[in-house]
Amino acid sequence: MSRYNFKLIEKKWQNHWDENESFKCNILPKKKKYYCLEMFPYPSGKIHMGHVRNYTIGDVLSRYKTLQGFNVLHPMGWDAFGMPAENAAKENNLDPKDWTNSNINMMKNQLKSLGLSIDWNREISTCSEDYYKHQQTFFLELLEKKLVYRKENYVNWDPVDQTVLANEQVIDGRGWRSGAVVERKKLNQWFFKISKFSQDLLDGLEQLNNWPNKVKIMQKNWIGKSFGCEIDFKIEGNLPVKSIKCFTTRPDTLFGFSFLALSVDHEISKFFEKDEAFLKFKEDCSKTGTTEEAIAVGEKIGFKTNLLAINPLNPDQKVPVYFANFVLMDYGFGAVFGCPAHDQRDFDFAKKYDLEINTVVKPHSESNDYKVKNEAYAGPGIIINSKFLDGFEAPKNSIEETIKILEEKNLGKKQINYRLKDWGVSRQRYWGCPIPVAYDKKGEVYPIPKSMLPVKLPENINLNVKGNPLDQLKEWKEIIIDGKKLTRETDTLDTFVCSSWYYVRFCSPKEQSYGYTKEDIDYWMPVDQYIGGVEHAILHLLYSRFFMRALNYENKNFNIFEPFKSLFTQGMVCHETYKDRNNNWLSPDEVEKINNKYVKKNNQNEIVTVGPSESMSKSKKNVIDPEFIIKNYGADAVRLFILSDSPPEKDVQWSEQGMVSSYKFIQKLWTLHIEIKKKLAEDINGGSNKEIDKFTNEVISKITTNLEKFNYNVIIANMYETYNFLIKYIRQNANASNLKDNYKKILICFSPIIPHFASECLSEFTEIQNLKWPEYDETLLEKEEVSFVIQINGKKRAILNVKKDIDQTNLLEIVKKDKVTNKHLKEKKINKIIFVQNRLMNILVNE
RNA sequence: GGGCGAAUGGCGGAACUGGUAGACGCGUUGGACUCAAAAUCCAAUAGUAGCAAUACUGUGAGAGUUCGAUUCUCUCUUUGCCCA
Repeated sequence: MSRYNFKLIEKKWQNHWDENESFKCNILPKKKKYYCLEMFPYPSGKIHMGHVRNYTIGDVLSRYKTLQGFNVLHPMGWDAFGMPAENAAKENNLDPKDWTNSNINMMKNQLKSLGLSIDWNREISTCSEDYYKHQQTFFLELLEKKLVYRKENYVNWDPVDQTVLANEQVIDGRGWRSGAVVERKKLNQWFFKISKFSQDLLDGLEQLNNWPNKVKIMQKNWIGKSFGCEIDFKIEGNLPVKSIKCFTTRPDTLFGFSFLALSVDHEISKFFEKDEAFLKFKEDCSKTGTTEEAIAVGEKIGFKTNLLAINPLNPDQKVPVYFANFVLMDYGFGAVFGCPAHDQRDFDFAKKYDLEINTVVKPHSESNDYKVKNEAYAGPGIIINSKFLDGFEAPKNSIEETIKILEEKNLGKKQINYRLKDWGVSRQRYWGCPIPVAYDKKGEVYPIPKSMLPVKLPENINLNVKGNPLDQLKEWKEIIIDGKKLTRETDTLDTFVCSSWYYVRFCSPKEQSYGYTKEDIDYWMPVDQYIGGVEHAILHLLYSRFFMRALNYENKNFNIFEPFKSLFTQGMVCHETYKDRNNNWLSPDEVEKINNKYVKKNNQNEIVTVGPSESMSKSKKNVIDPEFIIKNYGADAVRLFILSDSPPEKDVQWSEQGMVSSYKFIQKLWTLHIEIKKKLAEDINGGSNKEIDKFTNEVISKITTNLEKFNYNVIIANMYETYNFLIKYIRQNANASNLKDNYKKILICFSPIIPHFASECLSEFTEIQNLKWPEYDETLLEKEEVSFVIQINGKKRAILNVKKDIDQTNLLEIVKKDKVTNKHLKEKKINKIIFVQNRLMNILVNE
């Protein structure tokens, strides 16, 4: 019997799809569209198993929707700007463009070898002029709409590499590449005004019913809306400062006030510019780092001024004013009032500087003389020691009540604060989209006229310089606009900008005059199903939601504000980790299992330590190369395996055994296929047989429901069940009537998962264009006989196969005659019977 | 520290709106084929007792609601992710 030659057959069908442009799509106004999108990859060189999983999930969905009659848009592109290209180019003395494009080529071929149903006519790459010129237009439009602005901001500065570092590139206060101590530096940078949409982005979440709840919660927390109060503190002291404005979410604890803390960047710091002690303190502060975590964990330090702040609710109370390292300028007003008893940070600070700790909230279980001791109490309770606020429920009523009092006395006002900050998009890098502006000598901003776009990224330049290479290109920097000599902006845009609108570009990938056309957007948008990793839950998804709003701002081009109607976040692909005796990581192909022990392949005496299964990563060497696997087992087998072992939203363990068994399953299906063909050829005058109709109907129903619910792992189980049934069915001398039609339906059901195999088999019976997803008959799902569960006192005693829709009296007769159940009923009084039709009968008897 | 999840055989995992727990796969065991092995095929496989029919126990732990709980409620334990 011939074996299934996946190499030939998969290539055959991939060529077929290519040549026929089977997945090319166009606007068909009469047909319902379906836009299926997976997060596009960064072209790092080779695809990894995470891509295989992500794109297989999307492909299954796309193929299913196509069979259901939708006009499916399933595109692919490249998130092609970014640091790795620049670094790789530096190391190997290459052009980032060449490096990127050759990676794209390689990865495109790998993706094709997976048999993905992608419309490659729509391929885009964010590093191509064709793409980024539209992005520059958008930038200028946002500038006009005042959604882009420039301001000075602190950054992590690597003095050796002469570059800005992202927070995650600062490790223990040092640059990740250079190892130099990172400095805080003030730089002029461009910002997108995402904060303008804080409320809107928050409200929009409500409509996203098909997004995972956890992603919505993460975004909600990230936006971080808080109600609070803006309070003016009167100031006394030796400086011309009359008052300081503070934001607080807990005005109700004002009577616990014991100090006022300012950011070292607060405007009042200008009075201390010549104070050496202050400058020293400021420098110490810059070492703590600016992340919220660093601040929470780090030691709280302060610099005492001679100022006193007056408690607005208790004017007799005057407390010291400090500069403190845990107060940031970009939150509130760079000033917080300290209430040590009910905030751990303030508590730590007060302990250190021996400040008063006044308890003003007591837990419900405590008495009125409760005092905070070893740590701050931030929980709910009752206000105490606060004169007219005493007795209020904290924080439920007390906050509102305090704000009311402050507002009446004109001492403060209610305010809503958001944690979401504006999005800094300037990067001091070469390999990114140039920001289309220039400056005169005074630093005045001049947008590059749209007629002069795109601002092209210069090619063939020396990257091995310190700082931003663009900054050193004198000729490139010089530009004349309207006769004025200007200097170009040399920063490029954060690559997150590129990925914030690519889903729009896929709708009009070839449009030259603008980033999209209204017609395309109106038809294709929004994305019906977006699929990707949960690691993008916040930034990418929030930026995309912002971008859609920004494009639409002021001129309502289209009516879509939420780009992704449904979101699915898939889990990661994991593998065990291995270490040799010297604690070095080993890759799976350096390890072998002998007699239940893991040993090194080239030295079987050396035992290998097996670590926990973790997400595949190069640094831990626990990666499996998809290319190798596809070559060995075929794309269908890989697709089958990557979906089979776990629900797609959860992590999946890579298992060689599992992979092999998927491969074997394809071979088994091929054997079955040959036997079915034989049966069809032999059996010419079969009678009728409803068994296979019923079975097929059930399979279609199961697979359809499981597809709809993303239970792809269960579909694989359904496929095994189907195989088990069919192989038995045809071997048990069943006749061939109805076999062909049912088998065809089953193959169509299998085709989203294993498209090459299914196409090959189907093509022997039918035209493979315009196949339809089979429908199932609900009424056929019902059985004539049902398995009735008989419980006695809640305990299962028997399963009786009885006629459907049997009533309680008749069933009880049968139960009484049944050997097992009768034993349990004998000589006992029946008190009650619970009867669930066609399912279960529970007989309650006296013991 | 806060938020959100998760916990089911040796393993990955099924189980509709509360109604047969363990589908399906892996692994393991036994058997067939073979000189032998691989491949393939057949059978068994939650635990305990029993030749068996069957009985008892069992979905992280403990309680609760219910005729009935993997599913709902509460407390706890462990663990993952996100924010800090």
